[in-house]
Amino acid sequence: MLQALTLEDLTSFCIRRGFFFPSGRIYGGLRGFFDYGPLGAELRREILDDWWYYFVRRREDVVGIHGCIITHPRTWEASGHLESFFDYLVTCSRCGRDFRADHLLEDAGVKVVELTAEEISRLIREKGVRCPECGGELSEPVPFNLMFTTYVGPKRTRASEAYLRPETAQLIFLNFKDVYYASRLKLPFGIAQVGKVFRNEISPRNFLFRLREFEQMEIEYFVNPRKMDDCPLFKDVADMEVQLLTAERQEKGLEEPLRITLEEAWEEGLISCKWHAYWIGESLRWLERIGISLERIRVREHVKTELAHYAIQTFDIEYNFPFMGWKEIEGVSNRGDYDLRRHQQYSGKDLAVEDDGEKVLPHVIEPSFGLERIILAALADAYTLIKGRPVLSLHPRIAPVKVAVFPIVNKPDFTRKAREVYHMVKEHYTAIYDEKGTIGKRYFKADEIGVPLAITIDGKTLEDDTVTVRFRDTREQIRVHTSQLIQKIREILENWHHHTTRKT
RNA sequence: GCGGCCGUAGCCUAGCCCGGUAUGGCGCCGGCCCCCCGCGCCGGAGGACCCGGGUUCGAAUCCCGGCGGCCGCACCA
Repeated sequence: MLQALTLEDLTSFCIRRGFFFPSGRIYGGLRGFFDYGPLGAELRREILDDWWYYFVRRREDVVGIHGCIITHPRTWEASGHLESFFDYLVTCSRCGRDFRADHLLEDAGVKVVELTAEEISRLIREKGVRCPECGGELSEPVPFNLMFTTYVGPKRTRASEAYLRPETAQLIFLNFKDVYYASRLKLPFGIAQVGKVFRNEISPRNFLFRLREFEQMEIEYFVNPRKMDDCPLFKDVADMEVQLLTAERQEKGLEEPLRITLEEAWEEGLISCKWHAYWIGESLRWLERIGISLERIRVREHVKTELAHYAIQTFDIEYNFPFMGWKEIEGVSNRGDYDLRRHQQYSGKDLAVEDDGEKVLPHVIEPSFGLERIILAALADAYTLIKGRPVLSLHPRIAPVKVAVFPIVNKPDFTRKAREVYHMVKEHYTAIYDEKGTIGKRYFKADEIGVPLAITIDGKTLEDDTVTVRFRDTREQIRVHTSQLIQKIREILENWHHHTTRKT
């Protein structure tokens, strides 16, 4: 492990090798926005594709949708985002700190429910609320909203205001009834979606960790509220041992998670229902599948104060980053029937569905992955030093480049053959070709960007048409005849655990 | 958003605090070596120093503003 790996090192590495670039960099960059470079774009696709395969295509009970980014404004009234996203900020005139006006008023014993700026201003004066840090005087409240506003149509009027979605989930709820009829699925079933979301964060930071534009991969899994513990799939994950940090332990000041199987956790009532436990398990299995070490993953329950307005119970799936400790990369929430109930209320449409002869408004379990955070965790997890040099030990399933092809020397006989092999491989796998510098340097450069296999054309190739195949993590080599090369690569990549030094 | 530190070629870095047109490394380009694991040999191209303004005969170097980065505070539905 590279202990010295800092976020700055990783950021610089990602820019240097073309995973990510600060967006609008030639103009100085835009805070909270990053563009994917060539390697990042490939990495993103691999992760996205595998997620979609694992959670949608492979399953019989989940279908996908792809919703709009600009959404009907009423959506966010119903979801509660306008309310709870629209807050007032007051600034201390002495020390300059910002505070949420509603928090200060609540501390002062005021019951805060949808106040206007004038009311907040009046209450602050009446109650004599001052800066909790230094006692300084507070500014007039300034509204801020975490949603990006835009205007639909030619006029910028209040009526034409719309928002860029701050979460993909709502599009699933809006389409719930249509999907239900069109797909002819019965409860329990899930709707998955991948897409961009936008949050006008006050202070984006930490490279990919807090962005203003990012991508979510989400499932809303709908269950009959009376059958939340009726989960026939539970056996798939029951024996998985997880590191579980409950709200209760946190409230006692304990940082050490329990090591417990999901079945035990459910039996002890630590998880809201069996379906909730199941989706925690499935999530972890997928993270492991793309190569993230479960040793560095824990499942932390939200304590009451951090629970979202819609949630019955939420678990953060956290990764232990070497440079910033435990941070959320995914959330698995029990949203109850909050969203469907609210949309039913605001739209006047009946969103209940049939199950066993009764009409029910389903409850929802929501696994919600932040793509960029998954990528950050995958990169941090894969970044290792092997014999003193950086190697990105990405699982071949997500590695942006699968194969590198080199001529042993930069001579026409070798380069001609090497390019021939390169083009043959490229038909099947993402591949790069390199003839510059020494063979050692080329191996190391390929290792650095996580290429699992390197193929070299040498003197022997010209005699018998065999090439060497070198393994990234062990540096071992085998010889393969070019006629069997593609098949051999497939075999190796599909059984990668035999060829890696990684414990996972 | 506030405070501290910072912003030099694709990347890292010296110089900046004692103002006078910029140091080194990596990478890159060309050539030599049938070179299997990053220090091989020869040659070469890249920067007016984040942007804008000011002070000055003259600024990367001082001052102001903006943008961006890191750390801390706040925020993180």
